[in-house]
Amino acid sequence: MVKITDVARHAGVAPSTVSYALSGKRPISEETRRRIAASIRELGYRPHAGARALAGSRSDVLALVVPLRAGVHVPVVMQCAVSVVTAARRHGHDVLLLTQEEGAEGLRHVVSGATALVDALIVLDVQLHDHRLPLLRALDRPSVLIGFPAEPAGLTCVDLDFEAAGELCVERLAGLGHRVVALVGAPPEVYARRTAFAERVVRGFTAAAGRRGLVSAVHPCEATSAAARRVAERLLREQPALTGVVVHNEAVLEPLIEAFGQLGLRVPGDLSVTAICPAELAGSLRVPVTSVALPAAELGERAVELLMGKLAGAEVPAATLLAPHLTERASTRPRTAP
Amino acid sequence: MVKITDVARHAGVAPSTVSYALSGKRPISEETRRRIAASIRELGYRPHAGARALAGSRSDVLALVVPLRAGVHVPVVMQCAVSVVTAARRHGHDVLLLTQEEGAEGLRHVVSGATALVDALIVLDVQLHDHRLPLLRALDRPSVLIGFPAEPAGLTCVDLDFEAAGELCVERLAGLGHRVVALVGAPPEVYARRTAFAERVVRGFTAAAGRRGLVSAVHPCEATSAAARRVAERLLREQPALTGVVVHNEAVLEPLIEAFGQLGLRVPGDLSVTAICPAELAGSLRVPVTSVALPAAELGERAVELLMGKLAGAEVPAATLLAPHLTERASTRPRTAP
DNA sequence: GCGCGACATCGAAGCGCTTCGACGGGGGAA
DNA sequence: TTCCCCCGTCGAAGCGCTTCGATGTCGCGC
Repeated sequence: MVKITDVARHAGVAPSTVSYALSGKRPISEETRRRIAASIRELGYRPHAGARALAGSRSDVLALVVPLRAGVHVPVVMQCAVSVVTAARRHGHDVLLLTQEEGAEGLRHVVSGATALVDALIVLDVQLHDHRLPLLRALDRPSVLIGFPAEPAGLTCVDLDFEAAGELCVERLAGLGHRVVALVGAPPEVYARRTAFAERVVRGFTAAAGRRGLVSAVHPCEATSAAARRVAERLLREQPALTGVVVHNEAVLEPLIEAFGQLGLRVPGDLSVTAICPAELAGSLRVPVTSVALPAAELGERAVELLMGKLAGAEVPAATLLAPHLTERASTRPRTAP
Repeated sequence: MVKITDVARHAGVAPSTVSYALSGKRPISEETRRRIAASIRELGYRPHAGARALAGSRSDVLALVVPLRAGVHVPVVMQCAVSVVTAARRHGHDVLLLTQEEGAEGLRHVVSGATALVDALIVLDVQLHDHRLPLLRALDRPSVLIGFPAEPAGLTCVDLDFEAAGELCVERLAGLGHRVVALVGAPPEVYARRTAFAERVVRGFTAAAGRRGLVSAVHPCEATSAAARRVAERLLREQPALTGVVVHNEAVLEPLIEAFGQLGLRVPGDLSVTAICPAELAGSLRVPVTSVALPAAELGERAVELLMGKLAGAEVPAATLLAPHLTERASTRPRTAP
């Protein structure tokens, strides 16, 4: 294994000079820097991560905590994870994956456990009252949450503004003249454990519907087509005047529209549908769906940027709420006269 | 930060004794071991991963290389990744996530780059002629592939026996009397880049069909319901006598069955369907599908076990092919008389 | 009763890197 | 010309852990 002393010898400088040339923490003459760079390339030198962590008390590794609970839509999480890895790599960081089936124990492990294994952490799928929050707050390492808990004080969070997204969907439908609307939401267990983003959508949906004087209802829905069908039937039965639907559940978006079709309701002819979901999903359906984009990749990137800011000692905004953007597609249409 | 010397002092022993008590590499008296354990707990000591890696030349971190190419079914990959993390953790290892959008560069990075950052690696989604193989072979670190390349010599691989799985599906249909069958496979790009498991299914399917003297056809299919519909229509047109379908494409399994339904073909009444996919998927559809289980979680676990074996210096089998198991569900039925 | 081996433990030497204080030499100010 | 300062570089001291050889202490056999 080629080490820093080898490089130093080869370049005719001291090891410390190589180190400074690499880190840029002290000025090094252009000439020397070039010689060192050449030696590094020639010898194929790669710093030893462990040694670096030991001496410098930073590992350039960050932890990504992915709970993978039931009911979460895997591709969204994955997309987010991938963008975190990519962004982290751009900043010279690697990513340690924690799935935290083991509860807070896993967190504790990486944090105090394999301490210094990670410099910082990114936490996905935050609950309103997440039991990991106290740990995170007590930590000496910076962290960024993707998602907002009920009490975000002292934490750095980033997320789509789901409440505004919910409102936006309703506003759009209301603007088109729809008077009776429904929200088809996440699976019941997601609400049961009080997942922040799910509740926020409901709140936004309800608030906007109230403000606009619409008749509205909320239906959780499991992530199966059978459940979608059941919800569709129920909707029809309980709200015969229904003309607007907001879907916040990637897995059932398509089955739901299919189910409506089979029940004789055409989209957008009889029913206008808006969704909160990844743009690719909305755009790829047979009836492209008017949707508020769920910017999974951007969230991951933002989280990394914030984290890098914190690691660099900068002040970063405690809350980053991405404004929702609604893209008009083929699933919405003005309400035809009653 | 509490370090090993603190523990040693607190327990009244030498640091080396603590180290040996922890690693078990030298005998330590029961009494001392207990005292040390107590001190560790009391002080909340956690070994510093970097220091350990530096001194011991092992980091207890393994890399998980997840390419995330277009056309792969994300939940399956994710399930596999999660089981790798869980299993690794059971063995005291952490997992570094590489998405390798950056090509072989990422691999090189972790391997020689942040050297010693990982002890070993697990590689997902192997192509028949994977450009990472030479790197992997040249590596001084053990690795396990999930999937088989064309030339697996010198590598350790584990996978479902997809060829046998393809055969099994056909055999089942043939056994039920079906004479005209089709395979609805992965998206075209998956074949284009010569993904091992996809080709193997085709080979098994074709071989078994030939052996049984069936009329057969293979149709790649993109992962959208629109594509599923198109394939269904095409199937009907080109093979009007079709009564058996094998689906090897998680994303279109359900849409395909729906499409058949809309074309007037009932499953299993008119068409028997078998699939190669995760058991949960097959079981959760409206018509539960007879399927060969894709044991994503087991694959991840096996890979970790093999890797741990190699790290421990044991001889492990170079090739582990999991035998396919077909579970009978509601989507198959004997062919009704012609 | 003495010696020897086995067992349990200690001490010290690194692992490869970063960082701090020191140092030499060249340029600007006086 | 002299002094000072600063730029660029060096040397050495660790970071926390593992590991190797050494040491002390029993208990046993002859």
